[in-house]
Amino acid sequence: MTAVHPPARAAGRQRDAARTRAEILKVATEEFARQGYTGARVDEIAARIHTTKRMIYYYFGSKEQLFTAVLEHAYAGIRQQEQELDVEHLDPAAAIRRLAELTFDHHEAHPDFIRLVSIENIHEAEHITASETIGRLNSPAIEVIGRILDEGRAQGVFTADVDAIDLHAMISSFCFFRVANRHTFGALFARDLTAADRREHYRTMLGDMVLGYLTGDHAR
Amino acid sequence: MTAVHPPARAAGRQRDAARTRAEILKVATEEFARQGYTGARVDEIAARIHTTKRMIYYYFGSKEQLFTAVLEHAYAGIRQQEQELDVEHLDPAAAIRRLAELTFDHHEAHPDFIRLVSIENIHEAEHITASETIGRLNSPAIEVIGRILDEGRAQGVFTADVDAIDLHAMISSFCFFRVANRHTFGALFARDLTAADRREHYRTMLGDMVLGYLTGDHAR
DNA sequence: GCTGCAATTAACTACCTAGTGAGTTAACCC
DNA sequence: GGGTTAACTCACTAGGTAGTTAATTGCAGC
Repeated sequence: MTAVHPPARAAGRQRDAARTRAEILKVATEEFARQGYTGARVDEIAARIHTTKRMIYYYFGSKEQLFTAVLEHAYAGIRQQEQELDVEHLDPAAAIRRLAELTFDHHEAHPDFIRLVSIENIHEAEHITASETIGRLNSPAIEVIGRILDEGRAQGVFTADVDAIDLHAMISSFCFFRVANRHTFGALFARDLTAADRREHYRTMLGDMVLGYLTGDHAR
Repeated sequence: MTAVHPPARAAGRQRDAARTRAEILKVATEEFARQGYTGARVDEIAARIHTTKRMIYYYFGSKEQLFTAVLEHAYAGIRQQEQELDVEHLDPAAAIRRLAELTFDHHEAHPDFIRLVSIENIHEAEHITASETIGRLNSPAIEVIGRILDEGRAQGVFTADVDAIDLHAMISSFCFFRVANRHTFGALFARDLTAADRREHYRTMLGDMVLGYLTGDHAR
């Protein structure tokens, strides 16, 4: 019990640039996701990790640059997950269903990411447009979808005339809406789109919808 | 040119409670939609219609109550449009397609409504949950969809096992995403989901998707 | 053990922002 | 034409808010 022991949370945190930066980014992600860009408070982010506001400006420069860094980090996460896609050994229909389910699972597991994207759209994507790292790499998922579509059409099982980007939009819209709009939808229609006991229902519904579209009779 | 004429914009606006209230609501809708709840400024709303901030508090009580009033007004608009639905004279497939297209058209025509709903979801629907007028009436669209689904199943053309609320979610998700997420989607995939020359493409895609799902082979 | 610098702290500024107190004026009624 | 009151104006407050200035401290390399 001597003064030699570094107290658990002594006056002054230990110096660790990487950790401080990472903590700021993590808490900023939560704050921006919960409160929106304008609603998030730089002071509050600093307080939550027991550092000072000055450190945020030291590492990120401004509130706006911090938000951009948060977005870049969030998008890097989904890109990495997409890179691990391994569905092309399946037949086209099963591959598309599996791929749609991966988007479904990702969106469900990352509600903060969904919120950040919603917020960024309110701001008309000005931050990711300005970002150098986000726009550069295209989504690996698009390439995969494109190859599956080609294969499905070659086999004659897919009849719809879509490209990979539009099909990706279709899949995303269902997965995104279910998470992003669950609050207003629940309030208006008394149905919880993210209830655990309805999860499989919606996951199946998504696959049926996409395959129903791809294999449907388009002369209706 | 005598003093008898009321000057167009004299010192002091002419007294008209209904007009002042309506103007506040209209401009508040725009400001909240563009800037978000926290980002919108009460002073700015007042300045844009040449009244004072004090009047906003006189008529609406607080910033939060003003936002709630804005949401109530916006939802009243879509409810009214839904009440004019007249698709039940069509055969079930055509009726569903038409109904989906009406949602498509409404969302496209009212981007501010979409933004407000996105913002309200960031705030976890706290305002519409507290509102007495919004939750009360259920959407007329749900009733209509329910009847069309029954008829389609009776005729044997619809094979999917969905209820009206889930089908409404499916339709809304596509229409909502296309408008709400157009900025980030455009930035990431270089595709403008709301480009005028692709409008018909997406409108058709929506109908094909919903009917593909409803009439599809669900044993895949 | 000393030095140079990255990392951290604390105190501060200038402006913004929701909300209010209290008085003023135009319209309407009789 | 005088009284009543809803509609409106103006000046103000108290606390927040992003961003800054400048001093200090711990650590790595010597």
